[in-house]
Amino acid sequence: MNKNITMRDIALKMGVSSVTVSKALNDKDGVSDELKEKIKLAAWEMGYRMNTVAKSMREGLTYNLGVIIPERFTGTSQTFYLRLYQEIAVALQQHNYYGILHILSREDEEQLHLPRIYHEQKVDGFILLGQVSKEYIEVIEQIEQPKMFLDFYDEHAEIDSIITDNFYGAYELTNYLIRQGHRDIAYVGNLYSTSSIQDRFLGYYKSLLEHHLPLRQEWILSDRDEQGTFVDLELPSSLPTAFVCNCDQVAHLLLQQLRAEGYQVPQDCSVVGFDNDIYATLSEPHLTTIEVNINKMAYTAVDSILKKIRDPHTSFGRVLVPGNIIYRDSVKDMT
Amino acid sequence: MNKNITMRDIALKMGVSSVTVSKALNDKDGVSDELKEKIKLAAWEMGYRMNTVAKSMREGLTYNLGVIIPERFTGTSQTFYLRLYQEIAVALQQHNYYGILHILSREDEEQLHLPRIYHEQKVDGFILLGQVSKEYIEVIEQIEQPKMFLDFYDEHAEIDSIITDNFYGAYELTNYLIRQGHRDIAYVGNLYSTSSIQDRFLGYYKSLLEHHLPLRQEWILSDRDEQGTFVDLELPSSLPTAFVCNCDQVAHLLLQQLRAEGYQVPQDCSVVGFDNDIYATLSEPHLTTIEVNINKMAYTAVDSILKKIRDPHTSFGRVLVPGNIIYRDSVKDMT
DNA sequence: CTGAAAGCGCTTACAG
DNA sequence: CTGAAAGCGCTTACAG
Repeated sequence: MNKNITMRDIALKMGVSSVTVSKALNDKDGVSDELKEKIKLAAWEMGYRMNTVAKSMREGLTYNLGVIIPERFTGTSQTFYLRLYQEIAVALQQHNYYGILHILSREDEEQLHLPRIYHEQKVDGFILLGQVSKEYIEVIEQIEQPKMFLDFYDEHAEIDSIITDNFYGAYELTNYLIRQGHRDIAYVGNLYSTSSIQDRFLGYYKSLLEHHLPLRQEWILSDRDEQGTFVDLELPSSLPTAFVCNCDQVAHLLLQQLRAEGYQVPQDCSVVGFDNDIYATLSEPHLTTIEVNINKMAYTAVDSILKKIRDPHTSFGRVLVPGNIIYRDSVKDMT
Repeated sequence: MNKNITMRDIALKMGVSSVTVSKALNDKDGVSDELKEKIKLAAWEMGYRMNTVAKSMREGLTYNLGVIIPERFTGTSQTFYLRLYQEIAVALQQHNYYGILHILSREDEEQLHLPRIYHEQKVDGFILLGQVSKEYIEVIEQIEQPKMFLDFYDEHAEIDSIITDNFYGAYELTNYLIRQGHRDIAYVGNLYSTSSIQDRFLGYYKSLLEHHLPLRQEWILSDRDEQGTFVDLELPSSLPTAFVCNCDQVAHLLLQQLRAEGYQVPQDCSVVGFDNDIYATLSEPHLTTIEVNINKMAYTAVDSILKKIRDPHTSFGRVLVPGNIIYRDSVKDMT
């Protein structure tokens, strides 16, 4: 298994030209089947490995895709984006593409620095995984390569995005609580933090509206600051019978706080989460929540961006990937 | 910001040759400082982006590194390797290198297929993250490019590896239990599953030996089958006062089982874990455990493999990265 | 069915 | 200090 076997080496050995070798190895027309097989066999015997760099240079495609995750979504306990990235990597593999992960540091985001994979033309397109600042979005928009938002969107940016159906998921979940007899339902999440939290809130609100239940300001609890750092929850003086949390992690935090203050879940009040991540089953009781379809999101994102690479004029708009309710033990039936 | 600005375009505009542009942009000698600055400015104004593919082809280096993780270590609850991968990606960024993640499917591992990044010469070297079968290791050994094992080793393979100091960590943790007055200490882990579990066991055993405590077969509890799937633990009829678990996740499982059988931790018996992952603080009580220095492991791995890429004759052997004990609430002081 | 030529965008000797 | 030439390993017209 010598290193640096090229098509030329195979051509020399076989007494043909490297053009013929290229055609044979790529299964193109213009070579007899018999010769093709011979060449393939020789290539295999000689331990030939395609030099993709040369191919890339020739074609002007790197066959790499950049996946950008803001650093702040990659904390020890935040595994969601990494799992999504993993699914993306697997999906890309199947299309002969490769993912290059770029963790966008806080400084680079603040100073509006594009990642080096952009400046070095290492990739054919970008998936931006996780919400960044408006200013950074504007910089991203300037990139003339295919790009796509994943798990968030921005109404001002003309960039395709793929998100989980936050609105409908929270709506369904709140409907479920109401069907279980709940009327006093609070929402936990900072409404000004991310589009996901906002949309989940609006789904919750729609459900209230449809059932003619009032929206009470004191029952909207902020869970984090604008940087995304969790803050202590302030429980309202009069406790609702149920809390719709914007994510499982904060539901888990709420559970601990309720327990600390002497409340039992779901006996004294019910709690639902969102995401169906590790916190959902590590919480006691296990959380009723919305399972996000990570796999579908990843596949959809990869399919879309590859289509855009092939044809830059393709556009998808905002694609919603539905999740589904997982029923567990954190909701009391009040009926 | 036009696309496909090349050095030649800059050269044409500046009335110099592309050789001079290349030298200026790469800060090489042979261009006056004045001209250098002018060229850099022009490049910036024209929105020039280096075509790294061309550079790669010329130099014979891809500036990519393959990180291979066996599929079976990437389950929903297994975030450790993904986090390690993330740290590797960040470390690589700082060296102008990029990581390409390859999830090694079960079928490919079984059928001894090397990843496509190998066959397509997409990378300059490999980090194999997570133990694979002996047979697969043998195939990996055939690769003539720099390669390295991370978080496991194989005594028969002449491949450098970087591992957390499992042996010493478990040894220290067991010593601590003994200092707290424990004498009847069990170990939880399948001794034939991975080198980590085995080495942690041996560290535990060394501590027992040093304190002249007997090793009791019925106090070695298997936690998983050979494929790595967790199995139900069989508690010994006479309960020890402490359990040394090979990882936090199984400690968490054990905690649940003990609670289900009516035992209180740490009042009735103590439990320690290993890894300091998410399970350590989600368990009730929080686990005393060994924190693995993920960051240092990633940096060491990246430094080493890059040195090997520069000089293929470099070799490091087995590098142990020490962890450290995190004291929490799962151990009772019996003294 | 097969191959000579050209070119993708760089960089490294080498010559001036 | 500056540049003409060659070449990295492919593939795409094009000619035979």
